[in-house]
Amino acid sequence: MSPPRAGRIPEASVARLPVYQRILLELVRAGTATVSSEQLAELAHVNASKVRKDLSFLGSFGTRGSGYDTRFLLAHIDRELGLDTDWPVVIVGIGNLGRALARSQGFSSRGFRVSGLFDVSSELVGTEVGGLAVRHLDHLEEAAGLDPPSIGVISTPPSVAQDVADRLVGAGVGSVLNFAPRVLRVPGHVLLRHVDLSIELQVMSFYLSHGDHPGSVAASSPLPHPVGLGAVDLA
Amino acid sequence: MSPPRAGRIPEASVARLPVYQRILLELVRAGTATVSSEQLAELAHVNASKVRKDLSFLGSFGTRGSGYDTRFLLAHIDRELGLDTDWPVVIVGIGNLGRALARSQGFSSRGFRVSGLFDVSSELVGTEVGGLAVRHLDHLEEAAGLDPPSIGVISTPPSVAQDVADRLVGAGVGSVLNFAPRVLRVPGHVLLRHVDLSIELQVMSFYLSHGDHPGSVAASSPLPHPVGLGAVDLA
DNA sequence: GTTTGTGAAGTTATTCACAGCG
DNA sequence: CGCTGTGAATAACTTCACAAAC
Repeated sequence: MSPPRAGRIPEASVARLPVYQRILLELVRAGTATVSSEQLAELAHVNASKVRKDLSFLGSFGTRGSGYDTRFLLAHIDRELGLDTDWPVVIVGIGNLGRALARSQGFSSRGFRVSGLFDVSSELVGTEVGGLAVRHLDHLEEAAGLDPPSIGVISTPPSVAQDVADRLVGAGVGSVLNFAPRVLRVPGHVLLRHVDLSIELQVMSFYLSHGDHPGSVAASSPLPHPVGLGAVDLA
Repeated sequence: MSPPRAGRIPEASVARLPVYQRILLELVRAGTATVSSEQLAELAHVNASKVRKDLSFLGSFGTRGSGYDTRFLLAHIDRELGLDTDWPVVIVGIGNLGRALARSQGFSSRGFRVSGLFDVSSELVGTEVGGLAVRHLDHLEEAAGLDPPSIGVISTPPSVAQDVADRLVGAGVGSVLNFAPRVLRVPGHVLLRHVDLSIELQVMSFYLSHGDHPGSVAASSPLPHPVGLGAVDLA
C-alpha cells in the first residue's frame, strides 16, 4: 500500500523532503533536466552531503558523474511524501489565515484536495473561497460522511480550537493540523501537529538580542517531536 | 546590552523557548502560580528532562520540591528571547496572510511592534488593517528612514518575493522572515528565515502514507539550519 | 574528470539517573 | 519526600572523505 522504503527514513530527513520537492518543482518548470547534490544543496541552504544522504534513503536515483534527473527525482519524492495520494483536507475557520490556506497553491497544487470549508459566522457561510462554498460547522459531520476527510486544518481563534479539534476527531479525521495559538489535546491515535506563525519571529528576536546568529538560513517547520505551539491570532 | 547567558544555548533549546513562553503565558493568565517540569512537559508535548535541561540554560529559576514560579520564569524567558525589546516589524504583502499576520496577537502581543504595512495594490493602499494604514511599497525607504525596522516580513506572491527582499535589505532591514514559497537570497549579514505553511501538511502526508507516525505532537518551526522552504500561495 | 552513495568520524541533542536542595 | 539541576550515557543527526560508477 505504501511506497518502497518505509518509516526507516529519519525524521529530520522527512522534514527536508518537502524542501527538495519544491526546488525540484521549480527546476522542472524552468526546464532544467539534471541537478547535482551541490546545486540542490545551495538552493536548499543545506550542505551537499546532507542532500545526498537524504536522497539515498529513497533509493539510488542519481547518476554518478552527472547528478539527478529532476523529473525522475521529483516523481519519487512525491511518491514518498504521498503527494500522489488523495488526501481530502477540511479547513475550519475561514478568517484571513483560513482563506490564505484555502487559496494556497501549496495546499491544492500538491495532492491536497480541499474538500470542505467550515465556519460559524453567518457572514461567511454561503460565500465562496477559492471556488468552494463555506458551510456552517454544523454540517461538518454530514459532509464528513459523504467525503471523509483525511486531514483537518484548524485556523480558528484559539478560544474555540479545542472544540473544533474534538469535532474533527468525532467526525473521523485522523490527522489534525493546528494553526491556532493553543495547546490542543487529541486521542493518541490521531496525529496532531501544530504550526506557530510567530515562533520564527521569536527565534529571530533571540538571535537579534544575542548578536550572534547561526548562519542565516531558509527556515521552516522540521522536527516532529521537539516542536512549537500556537501563536498567531487569526480573525 | 543583552541578557545573562549568551549564544551558548543550543539551537534546539532556543526553538523551544517560545513554546514554554506561550504555555507560561496561559498559566499566568489562568492564575497558576507554580508549575513543575512534569506539567510543563505534558503541556509542551516534550519530556520532563528536556524541559529541565532547557530551563537550566537560562539559570536556576526553579525551586526544588515545588517547581517553577510561572510569572518569574516567564519574565526570564521573555528577557532571554528579547521580547522585552522593541523590534519594529514591517510587513510587505497585505493579502490574506499579511492581514492575518498584521492583526495577529502573536506578533503584536509579544514586543513585536508592527511599524509598517506595504503593498502595491491601489485597492489596498490607503486602507487600514489592524489600526495601521497600508502604504505603497515605494514609501518603504522613506518610512524606514523615520522608524528603522528590525525585521521585514514577506507575505507577497512568490514572483515578487526576491525583489521585496532586496528592497528590504536596501532599506536597512537586518532580518527577513519569508512566508512566500520561494527560495530567497540575501547578503550574508542578513538573518533570513523561511516559514512554509504547507511543509507540515506534507510531513503529515508522509506519515499517513507510511502508516507509522512518530508520536503525535505539537509541531512547529524549530531548527535553524536544516529547514524548510516556501509553500503557501497568498493573495 | 565528475558526482553519487556510504561507512566512519564527529557533533549535537535527548534521555537517564541520581545527588542535592527545599 | 518532591522536584530541580546536571554529569554521564545514549541516541540522532551531520559532516567527512573516498571508493565506485558513469
